[in-house]
Amino acid sequence: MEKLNNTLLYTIDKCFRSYHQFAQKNVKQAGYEITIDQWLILKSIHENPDFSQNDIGKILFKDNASITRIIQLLVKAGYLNRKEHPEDRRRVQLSLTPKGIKITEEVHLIALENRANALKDVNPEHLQELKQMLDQIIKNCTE
Amino acid sequence: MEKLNNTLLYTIDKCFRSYHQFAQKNVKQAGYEITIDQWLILKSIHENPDFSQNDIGKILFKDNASITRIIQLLVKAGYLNRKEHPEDRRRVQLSLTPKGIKITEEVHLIALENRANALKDVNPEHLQELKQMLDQIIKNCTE
DNA sequence: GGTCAATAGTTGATATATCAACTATATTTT
DNA sequence: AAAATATAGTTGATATATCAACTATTGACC
Repeated sequence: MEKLNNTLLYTIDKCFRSYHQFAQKNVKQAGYEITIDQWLILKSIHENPDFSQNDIGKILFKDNASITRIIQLLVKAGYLNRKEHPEDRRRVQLSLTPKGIKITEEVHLIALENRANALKDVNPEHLQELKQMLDQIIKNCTE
Repeated sequence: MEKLNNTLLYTIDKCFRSYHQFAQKNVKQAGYEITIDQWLILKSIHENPDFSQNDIGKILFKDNASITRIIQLLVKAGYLNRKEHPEDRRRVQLSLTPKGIKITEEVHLIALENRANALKDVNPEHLQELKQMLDQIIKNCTE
């Protein structure tokens, strides 16, 4: 049987895990009490103030149930406001609190450092190719 | 603020999720009652019969606590045997049952198909580069 | 206008991830 | 050999992932 470490899923999996752990550790060490997943949700709302939970789920590739629960924690932590959407009562309208904006932007700086460190000695010309290949794989897996 | 979809973690995250969901769906549709994570553990033991739980955790980049719990399910499902290690009573000795060997090998075939489909239209010459970049990122994040 | 289907989100059950605290055993040190 | 340290694994608490069943609301169709 073919060896584990030859399979692509294995390498992507490991890369994702190591990067995620690395990023989370650095956020924590900088003194922030937030998970990467929570931050990604805040960031997506910050960039797209009209987003529904559904929209967030789509761009982050998360299940709606996960979004619901993470958002509950973000509201509880004082980073996010939830209210009924004025035009569609099925939806909720999300907005960052000042505290939420602050942590989103501050953690973003750490995220930039993380990326720079993670990409050390990676040929920047190849980076675009890397992204294209990953996007092609995403496309193949979701069509 | 820089857009979400420019960040590398985001693309790797999304690629991992889409591939994982795609792979899991295909395993399920083929009629197998096993998760990808469980299969990866079976596969690592199949390839390395002397592995400790610790060893498995290291190559799969999983926490020992996760390994313990997944292995509990694998034993319960009849795929795996656990007994005390003859030379070190702290360790457990793991071995696949015939049923475990069967599913490991059968799901492997699906995994090969999954990979082929995921890599459709990805230049095979670039594939080696992709793996090298991912390995470099792993290295940067774990040193 | 009433019925049916689609959409937005929630909740329950179970699997996995993470960290910290813990037990048991083995190894090292002195 | 006793004490200190290291290693292997477990358990509790909490966060996230996944799927299915569910409620509420909106939109489409007739």
